[in-house]
Amino acid sequence: MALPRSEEKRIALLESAADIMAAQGLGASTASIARGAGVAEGTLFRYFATKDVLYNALYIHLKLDLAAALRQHMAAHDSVEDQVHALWDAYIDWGVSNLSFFKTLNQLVVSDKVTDETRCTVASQLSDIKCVAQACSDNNGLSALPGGFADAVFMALAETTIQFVVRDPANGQAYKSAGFRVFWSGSVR
Amino acid sequence: MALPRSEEKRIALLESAADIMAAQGLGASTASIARGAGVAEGTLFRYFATKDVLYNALYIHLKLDLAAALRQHMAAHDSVEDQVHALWDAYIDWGVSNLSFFKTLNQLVVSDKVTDETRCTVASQLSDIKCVAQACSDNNGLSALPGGFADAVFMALAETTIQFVVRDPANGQAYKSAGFRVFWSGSVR
DNA sequence: AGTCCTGTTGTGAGTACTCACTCATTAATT
DNA sequence: AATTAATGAGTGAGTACTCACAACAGGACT
Repeated sequence: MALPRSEEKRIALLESAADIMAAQGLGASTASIARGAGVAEGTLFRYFATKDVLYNALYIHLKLDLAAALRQHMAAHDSVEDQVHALWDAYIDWGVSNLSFFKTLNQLVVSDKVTDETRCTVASQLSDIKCVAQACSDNNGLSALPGGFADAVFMALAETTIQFVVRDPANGQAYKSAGFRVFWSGSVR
Repeated sequence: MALPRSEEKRIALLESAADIMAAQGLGASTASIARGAGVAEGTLFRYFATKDVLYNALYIHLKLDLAAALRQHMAAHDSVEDQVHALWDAYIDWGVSNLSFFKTLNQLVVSDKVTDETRCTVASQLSDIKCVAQACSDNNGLSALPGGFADAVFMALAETTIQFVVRDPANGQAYKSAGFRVFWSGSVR
């Protein structure tokens, strides 16, 4: 072996993809993604055999980045409410300060380019966070509903909240606590 | 004048566009949309000069269809809560029974293909419905927040609820009322 | 009625362009 | 020198959009 394939370039490509897809949608061209990463278009295809492979790698990269941010703020709390609230704040903060990651991730989540296999792989690596979500679900009125509804409501409210915090940062804290109140006092029975 | 340009074909094109875009995204080809409407590709461009014109016409068509559905269920109610609840149910029902309309509309709403002018035009035709939304906003804890947050929360929750009702119709009613409870008891102070 | 005339709609092969992806060549490292 | 990474013009498929022509519906005149 002569040259090692550089992890740096891989990451530069992923972050360029996130930035450009946030602005132009998932249809952003591979040419512009490569240019944004400062490499030739052919190089992109050395790291990701097809664009679909890139989509899936990007989904994993973004989810793990989010998970790392959440874990930093998952100290033990007295009540379930405090714990979920900490998760909420961490999630909103991540979205606001990594806006293009957040936007692109939201597009990938609803895209059929990301395979079920990829989703499963990621989910299994996030089991510790799912744990907290489960504790929350078990303690509120949504637990009676088939799986995932509480999660989905959490995500939907967070997405909306992040949009408003970004659009009007002066009221950021107000949106953040209002959003959490809707989720919490709305779902606790 | 010889042949009147048929309103039927215009509508067939719009509905075909909604169906195909719901499945394939806004990038669906004009060729497939025309085929779905049973006309030649050139015909599409007689009715809509460019694809962007089609996007805007489709946005208007879908919004007005939704508004018509909502108006049918806007009888006067005793309390603001009942009124908003009726609006909620009507919205969920429309989304569930016009799923491709709903999906495509959600894509158009966040797309930059739809001009601000189009959005304004539609908004002015929906002033009566906005009225109820306003009454709701004035009566709950979100009214203190800068405009649109309560609306956005309503829409986000409705979108999530519709997804779950469609995925698991047996529990449809449960999702529907749980979703409303999150919105209402979460936002009333 | 029948037949031309006129103006409009409907058509689909054709055009210019963009895209994801390839591959012969060059650059870099051991 | 040997081996592999990096490059970017090139390829074929697919895109939105065009245009010369065919199909058609009236009105006017035998």
